[in-house]
Amino acid sequence: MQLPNAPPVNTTPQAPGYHVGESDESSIQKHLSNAIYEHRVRPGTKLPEADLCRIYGVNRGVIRKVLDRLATDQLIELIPNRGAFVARPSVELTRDVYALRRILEAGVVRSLAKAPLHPWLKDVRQQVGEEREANRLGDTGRYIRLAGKFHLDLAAATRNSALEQHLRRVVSQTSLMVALYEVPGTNTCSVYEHLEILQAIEAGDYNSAERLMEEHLLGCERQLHLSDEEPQVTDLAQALNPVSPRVMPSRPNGMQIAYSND
Amino acid sequence: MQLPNAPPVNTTPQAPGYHVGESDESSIQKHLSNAIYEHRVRPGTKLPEADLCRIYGVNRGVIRKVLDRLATDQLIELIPNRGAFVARPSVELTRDVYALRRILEAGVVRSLAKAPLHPWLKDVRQQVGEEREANRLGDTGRYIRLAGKFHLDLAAATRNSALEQHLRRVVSQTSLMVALYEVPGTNTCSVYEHLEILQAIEAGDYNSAERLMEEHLLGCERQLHLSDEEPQVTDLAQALNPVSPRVMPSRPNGMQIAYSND
DNA sequence: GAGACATTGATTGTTAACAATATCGTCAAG
DNA sequence: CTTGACGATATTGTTAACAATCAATGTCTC
Repeated sequence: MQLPNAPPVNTTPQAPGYHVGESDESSIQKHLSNAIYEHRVRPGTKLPEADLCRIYGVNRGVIRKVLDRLATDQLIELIPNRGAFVARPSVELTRDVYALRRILEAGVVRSLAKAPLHPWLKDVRQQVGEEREANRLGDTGRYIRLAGKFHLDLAAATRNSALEQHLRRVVSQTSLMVALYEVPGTNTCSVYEHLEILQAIEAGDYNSAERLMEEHLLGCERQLHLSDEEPQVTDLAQALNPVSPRVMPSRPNGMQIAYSND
Repeated sequence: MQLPNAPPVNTTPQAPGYHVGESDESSIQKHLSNAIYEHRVRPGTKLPEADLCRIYGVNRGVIRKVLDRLATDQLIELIPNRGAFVARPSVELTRDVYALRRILEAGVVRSLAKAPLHPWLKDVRQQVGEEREANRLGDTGRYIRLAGKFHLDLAAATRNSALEQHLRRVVSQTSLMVALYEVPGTNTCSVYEHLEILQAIEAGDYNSAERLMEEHLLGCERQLHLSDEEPQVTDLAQALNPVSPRVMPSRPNGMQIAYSND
């Protein structure tokens, strides 16, 4: 570890301190998973067992189990004798997962066509409003959370727990891919498109809703920089490179990355 | 454990002995997963850690990790301080998973419409032949394996690893559901329907293929006994019940079940 | 000064002992 | 004869110590 006093992961929103309350293995998993989901830990970041033990106040066995589960979800990569790193999914996998997500979410819309439909609509509509608000205010974490929640709420509305569960995994994975491949200026998930989809559903026009959903997800994928080259860009490499005057929104303290710290 | 000399699980096809070769955690997971998939261990069967340790010649840590992974796939249920049991998915979950599977496999067919298509067709066609043969000979294990492999081969042909991986989990789960809810006389996956689907794909008629696939899966689900009542039937309960003269094909040595051994 | 090599420290992987809990059998009371 | 409590045994859950591996530093030679 390079900075002995500061923990290399700042998974807790504001406090850099240790000992997050409520620490059984499933809550730790959610917490870590959310940290990756909301881009608070970047792809490639190492997650040392000892640090996680201190942060969550548990022993290594618990952390080990959590890391193993996150690895099966492909949110982290477990390299033997080296440790756990936030995953850096390949361009190919990214395309595959987006294609899978289109399949699943088109299925969600079709399922909604058969479902009773009404009671959840109001809440979703309100959340789309909050989402737009968070986007306007530049509250990135909240925006990412709400944007994803829109898709998961639709899945939940199908009342198909298996569908919901699989989509949850896929959505988490795509969020990681956004963190890795987004070009910084753009907004990943247009709030307006969410509104369009919702309106089509409310109007009972599920064919349009399905088409809008697929186009929406295609649009999200197209906003990424998936041009086969340079999947290896790291924080430090960019920081040391005087070229590429990209806007770098909200990178509080540069986290160490797995490779190229020389 | 009820029978001290015989291990309560016979996951090895013929030998009741211990120490299956090649025992790292992923191969153990596959082996156990296959045993469930091929209905060699029935829903509700307890899987004691100590027995698995003896069978695979590893220590409890390894087995524990494998069991945890199987539990996240919902192939087994992990009850605190009680142990691991082959899962007994509810009727509701069964319906959900079949619905999810229709969504995924319809997506597979649509993906194939965009793919290059040719080289794998021959192998699949041959396997459908083997499948029919296994079915004719009554080789249940082989038949189940090949019937599932048809669906997974189509998924593999899409070259979308994420889609393939998610479908693999869903197919495993449905096989467990078949074990739990099948009415013994019927054949779960009609070989003829597989042939029809394949022919439609070969003809380039993907719309028909998609429809045939959905109908095929609907048919599979309809063959199950999902009538809300009596999801709790156990081997012993049936054995002690003088009513219900169902044909019970191939139950070599009655495995102990989780509940009701009194 | 550059590169190869060995040593040191830190981190991950494995194992076994210990603790907690549930199950089963026994026995006594109703 | 049934019901409930108690104790013994077996099984799961947890922890800490030990082993193995890797990264980093320093030294030596060319």
